[in-house]
Amino acid sequence: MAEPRDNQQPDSVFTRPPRGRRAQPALSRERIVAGTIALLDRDGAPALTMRKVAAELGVHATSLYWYVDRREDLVDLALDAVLAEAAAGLPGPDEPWESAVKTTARRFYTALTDRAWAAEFAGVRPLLGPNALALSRRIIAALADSGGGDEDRAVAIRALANQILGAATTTVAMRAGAAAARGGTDDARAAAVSASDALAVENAYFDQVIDLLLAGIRARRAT
Amino acid sequence: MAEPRDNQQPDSVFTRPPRGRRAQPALSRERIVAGTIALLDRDGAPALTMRKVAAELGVHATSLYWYVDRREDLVDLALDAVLAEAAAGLPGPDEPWESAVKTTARRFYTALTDRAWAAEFAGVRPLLGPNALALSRRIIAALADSGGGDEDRAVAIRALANQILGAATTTVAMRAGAAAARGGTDDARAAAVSASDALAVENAYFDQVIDLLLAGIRARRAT
DNA sequence: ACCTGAACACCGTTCAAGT
DNA sequence: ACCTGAACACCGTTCAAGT
Repeated sequence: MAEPRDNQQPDSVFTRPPRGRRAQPALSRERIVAGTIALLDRDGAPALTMRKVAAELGVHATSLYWYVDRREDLVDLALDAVLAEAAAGLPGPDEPWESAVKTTARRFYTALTDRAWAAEFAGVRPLLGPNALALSRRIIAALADSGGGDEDRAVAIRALANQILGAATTTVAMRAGAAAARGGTDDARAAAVSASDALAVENAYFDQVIDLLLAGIRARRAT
Repeated sequence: MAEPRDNQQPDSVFTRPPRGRRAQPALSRERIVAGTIALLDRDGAPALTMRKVAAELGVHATSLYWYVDRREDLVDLALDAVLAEAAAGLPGPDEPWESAVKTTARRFYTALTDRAWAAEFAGVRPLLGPNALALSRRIIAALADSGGGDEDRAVAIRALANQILGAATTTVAMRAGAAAARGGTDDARAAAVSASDALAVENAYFDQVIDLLLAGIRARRAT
């Protein structure tokens, strides 16, 4: 845990701010988001407090308010940052619509379940950041090629969004429940094996659930 | 806001505790749950603090710990209490499986969205109370009649659970967003009309989304 | 412009003490 | 058995002040 730094550099042209303005702000939104994610990865969702994020950055809690308005902003920024990878490698526009839906949904779900805190916060904060929007839009674009009327597509979009969010939320809840039930009573090797098995099972379930929705969409289109 | 009561009744046989034991405990789990729900209905999810629940009941915050272990227990108890109505009037065993799924899912969803705090907490606490289990089991029982293999049914169960939770969560989030966007700029009559319209639209969407899943289940069974 | 420091009005939870 | 009261170790956020 870093102490608020005490600025004891020797006085010289190089350290002195180059006019009225400070040379480099100690903080920035990016640094704050990075610190927030580091804290969340290490200590989990309940550890997200203004004071702890500030400590992570060697700064006072009140300094954060220069860059964000409230604690919730940190949550929203961290969540969207974590969705950046998922939004980076989206299927191209020539991808058939069904596989585009599948891989985009899976990427979204994986980003949320990779870090437990992401799924926990996603259930509590609406996902409105640019990366969340990019993911949503890719799914919407794919459904545009799915046939059916506007109404059908609007329903399908909601169904997929609900499914992704619901699946991510219940997956991390079940993991937490399983971990609590296990207690401390298992050796590391067995735990690692069963964890990777469990992950494969979870992912298979997610894919099948999405397939079920796609089957429904196809069936609807046929009638 | 009730003050902790100051016990100034006249001394008599009727007021005096009838031996070592107290006549009637001032508190009980039921009273605590009722107070919690009253508070949540009035002031919303962020108002749920041990101190405020205690004030609601005219008691000190620390007294609650005789009946519950932690704040989360209040959340779990309040959530399950709110699901009691929904679990009370479930479709009978002779109901055709598709309509049993539809009405049970709808009851579950409605219970969660009727009070915003219920959906908010449902996204954050696993629903493991007796009433939540009764609702889940009714859906599971219905799916037993849906045909298909065990694996298909397990997938369908997850899909429905994810859908209910996801739909409830996003519905209340959208309502909150819409309310924030409106600000204070609308008269009460117009607001009431548009709120009831919006509710009808929401419910129609939910029903259609469930229908989409059911179409998927049917299609799967056919192949 | 950017950060500190003090302060306000809260939190959940523990534990010893009363009755 | 059941409730109080004091206490501990926190919270988010505001605002004036420093540089």
